[in-house]
Amino acid sequence: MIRVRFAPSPTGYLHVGGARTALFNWLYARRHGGTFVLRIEDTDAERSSWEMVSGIVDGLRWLGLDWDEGPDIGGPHAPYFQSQRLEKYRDAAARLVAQGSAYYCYCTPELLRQKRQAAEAAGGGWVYDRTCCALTPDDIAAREADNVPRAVRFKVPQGTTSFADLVHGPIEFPNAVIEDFVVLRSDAQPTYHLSVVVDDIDMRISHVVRGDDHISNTPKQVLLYGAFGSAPPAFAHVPLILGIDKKRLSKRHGATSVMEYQRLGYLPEAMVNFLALLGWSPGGDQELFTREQLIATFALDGISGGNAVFNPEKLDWVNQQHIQRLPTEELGRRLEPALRAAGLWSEDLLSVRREWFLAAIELFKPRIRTLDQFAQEARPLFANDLAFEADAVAKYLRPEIREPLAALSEAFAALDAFTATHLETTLRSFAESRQIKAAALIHATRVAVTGRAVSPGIFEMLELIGRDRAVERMRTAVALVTPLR
RNA sequence: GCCGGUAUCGUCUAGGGGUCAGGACACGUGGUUCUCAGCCACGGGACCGGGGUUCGAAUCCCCGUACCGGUACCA
Repeated sequence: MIRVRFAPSPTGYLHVGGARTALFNWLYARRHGGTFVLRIEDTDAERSSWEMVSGIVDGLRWLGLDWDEGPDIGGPHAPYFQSQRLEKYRDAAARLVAQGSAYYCYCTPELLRQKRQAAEAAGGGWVYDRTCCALTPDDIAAREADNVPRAVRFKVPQGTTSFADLVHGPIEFPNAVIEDFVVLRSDAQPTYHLSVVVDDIDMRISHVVRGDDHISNTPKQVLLYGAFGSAPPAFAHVPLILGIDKKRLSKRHGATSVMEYQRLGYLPEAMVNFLALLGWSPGGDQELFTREQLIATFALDGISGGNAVFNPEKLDWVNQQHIQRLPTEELGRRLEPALRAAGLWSEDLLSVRREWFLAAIELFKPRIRTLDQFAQEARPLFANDLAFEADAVAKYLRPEIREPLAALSEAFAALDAFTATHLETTLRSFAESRQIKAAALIHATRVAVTGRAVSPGIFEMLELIGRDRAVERMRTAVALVTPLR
């Protein structure tokens, strides 16, 4: 039975690295009919609440990564907040001490810091010197009598510790470089190593899929599994996501929260597709995947060993591809938030103006990379507050075009059928009769009705803008053009 | 410093003892065209370095280098 988990700390938001880790876990579980557990690692926090993890939960939900056990839905191993499981960790630490696998340490953090600094100044590394491991029963009794705060340290045995990583292969650490790490702090709070192992054992986790940065923690945890008499799970350490400068992805690289990508107009299925391919490959040449295809194809051994640079341009492309594959009607539904944000939404787009709305979407569908781009680029269709681009006006609304544009607007006004094909024949024959280039008229018309130098086909645009608005815009533009003296 | 990981076009990657080293994004050129996108065609662009094994190494081994991660009473 495959059981995996995603175990974030409640930092308030889900960053892309965490999202990908969650995705790999989720894909693995779904691929094999396993169980995906969400567990909140909040041992640091005084108190935990659903609010504190809402950023993470929102991100997971947006991406469509649903969990089978977790804080909100419960499960056989509840609770799923570590802050509500403290007794388990304290019991476990006590068991470790009782069986001789761990010992109390009365050293003050300040003393440890000094020793570490001194060792570093001498040019070497430092591991805990086992001062308290050598304490006699009398020493201990004296400290206890004085109520000296005590932490619990794991007693690392001699030898080597190894594990088979599903991504990297066998990895081995000499125990000499692993210090007697603290498992329970002097305030009785567990450290990460203890809580994660206790929970993973308790929750019957079969595969730990997590970031590469945990590789060097793993031997400590393997040792803990041994002390608890449990077989360790399988480990798969996935490489990190880097920024363009090959540094760990951070805010200065741009958006790092997945919810930011939602606001920016990315499709969750595109994000999932892109993230899946960042550090994982199905082996072939296929780049575009639906969620179902990813589930059917995913395997841990396709995860590459090296870190991957996050490439926003490729994300844009993937998003564009998913947008194009969306049925127009569905795309319309997805567009609502972006149009609302731009102040362009109205309910009748789904009722009386539905056909018009769908036609507008189809016109822009191949050329938008994000949902937000639709709101920006299709704005002249939805709103009449044209913002004229100075360059476009200077280039295309020249004095010599004033009179022809005026005449064309009247020809348009007189048209029976205001459709793209009629508009095109009208404009072209008009241009021919006047012996001016159709392109010049087209460009002038574009600027007149959109305010911009760039748009989809002008005749389709005109049809969607409609006769009244189009003619009015053209007349307004004519009035703006300096007359030919 | 020590420990660990990684190394194929700018980026994501496929492949792997004999290949024209493949694909995608990005980039360049041309075509379609009313602009921009899109689409189509074409193009430039990579096996970190040095040794070894071998008839033959980008592939296997060793060493180096670079980068990343860890080195906490953080997770």
